[in-house]
Amino acid sequence: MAQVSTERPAVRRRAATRERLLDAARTVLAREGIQGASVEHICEQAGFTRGAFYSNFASKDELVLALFDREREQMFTVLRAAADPSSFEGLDTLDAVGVIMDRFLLGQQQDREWYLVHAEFELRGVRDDAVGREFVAASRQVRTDFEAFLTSALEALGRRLTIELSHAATIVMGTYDTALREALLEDRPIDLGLLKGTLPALLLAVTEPVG
Amino acid sequence: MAQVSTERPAVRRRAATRERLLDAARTVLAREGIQGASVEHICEQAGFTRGAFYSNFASKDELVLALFDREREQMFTVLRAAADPSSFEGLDTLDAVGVIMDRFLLGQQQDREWYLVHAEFELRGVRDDAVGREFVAASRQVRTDFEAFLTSALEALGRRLTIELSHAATIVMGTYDTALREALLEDRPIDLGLLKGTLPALLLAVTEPVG
DNA sequence: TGTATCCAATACGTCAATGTATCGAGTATG
DNA sequence: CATACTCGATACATTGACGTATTGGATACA
Repeated sequence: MAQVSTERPAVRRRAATRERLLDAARTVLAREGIQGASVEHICEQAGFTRGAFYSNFASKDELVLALFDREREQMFTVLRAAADPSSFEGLDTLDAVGVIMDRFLLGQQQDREWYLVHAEFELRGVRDDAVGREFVAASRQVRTDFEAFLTSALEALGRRLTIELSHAATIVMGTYDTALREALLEDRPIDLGLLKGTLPALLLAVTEPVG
Repeated sequence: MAQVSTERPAVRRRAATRERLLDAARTVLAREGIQGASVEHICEQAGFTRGAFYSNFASKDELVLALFDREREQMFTVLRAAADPSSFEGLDTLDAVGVIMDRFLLGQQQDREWYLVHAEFELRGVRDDAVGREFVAASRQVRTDFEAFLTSALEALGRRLTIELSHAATIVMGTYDTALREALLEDRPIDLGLLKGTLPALLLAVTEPVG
C-alpha cells in the first residue's frame, strides 16, 4: 500500500485524479465495453474533461492496461487472504466447505461490473497477442493461487485429491464462472445450491483421507 | 436447408451476397469485436463495397442479429444430431462416454473464431437488455437441448443422475467452456485428459444404475 | 435485339471521437 | 507577499465511420 499521507499535496491530488479516472473507467467499460467506451464518457463519469485525462494517460489503451493492473493486484490480495488456512481448522467437514465457498464467493467480488470488465479483458486477451501475453500471465497466477488455496483448504480438512489438481481447479472455476454468467444473463441470484451443495460434495467425492 | 436451385438467379445471387457478407462478418467480428469492426472492414473482407452492404442490411446491428440467428440455427442442428441416442447403444460404459464426449466436442465446433463471436454475443447480451433477452432465450434452448442430450446419453448407458440435472449441466458446460477458453488463451490444444477422462468419470460417480 | 429491372459501386454529407495546443486558476516556495 | 509551476479546462484541427443518394452495369424477358 502507498503511504498516502507522506506525499506532497500536489502529488496526492494527481494520484487522486488518476484513481477517479480509473474508477470511472471501470464503470464505463462495464457499461459500454472497451471499444465502445469513449474517453469523453469516461471523463464525464469521473467529473473531469478530456484535458485531465490526457494529462494523466497517453491514450485509452494505457488507461485500460493501468486498470487491468490495478484490478489484478486487488484480486490477488483478496484471493491470497481467502487462501489462509488458519481460519478453517477444526471445523466439521461440511461446515468448513461452506465457509470456504462463502469466502471464495466473497473473494471473487461477484458483482456485475467486475465480471463485465474481466470478460472484456479476457476477450481482448484471446484476440490480441500483446495484451494476451499479459492476461495469460495474470490468469496463470490466479490459477496458481487458486490451486494453492484448494490444496491447503482440503489439507486443513485432512483430505487430498484423487484427481489431478489442475483438473479439479478447472472444474471448480469453470462451474463458478458459468453459474455467475448465467445468473447475470438471466438477472437472477447465483445458484447457491450448486456452489455450496453439489459442487463441494462432488469435489469431496474425489478426495481421500490423508495419511 | 433452402432449396437453392429452385430460386430465380437474381434471388440466388442476392442470397449468395448475403451469405458472403455474413461469413465475412464472422471473421471480422472475431478479429476486431462487434464494436471494433467497421462496416467497411466487413465489406472488404467479403470483397464488396459498402453499397452492397446497405443494399442487403439496414445497419450493422441488423447484420449482427442475422449472424447470431444463423450461428444459433447451426448450433442447434449439430447439438440435436449429437443427442441422437441410437448411435451409442450397447457400447461399454467408458467407451460410450468417450464417444459422447467426442461428439460433444465436435458438435461445439471448438474453433477460435466461433468462440470469439459467441463471447461477443454473450457479453453484449449481459450488457444490453434488448439483445440480452434474445441471447438468453437462445442460451436457454441450448441448455435445454444439452440437458436432454445428457439425460438420453446416460439413459442409453443404463444410468441416471443422483444430482440435479441442471447442476450437472452447468458443471459439464462450465468445465468445457473454461477448458476451451484456457486453451485458446494459451494457444495450446484443449485438455482432453480432463474432458474425456476426469470429467466423465466424475459425472459417472454421481449416477446410479436405473431401475 | 432492345428494354426494363435489380444489384452493387461510387460519391457525398454528417457526426462523433481523437489528440494537441493553449489558457487560466490554484498551490508551493522563496 | 510575489513568483513560478503544475494541473485541469477549453478550443481546434483531423480522422474515420456511418448512412444516403445516385450511377453504372449485368441479367431477365419480350
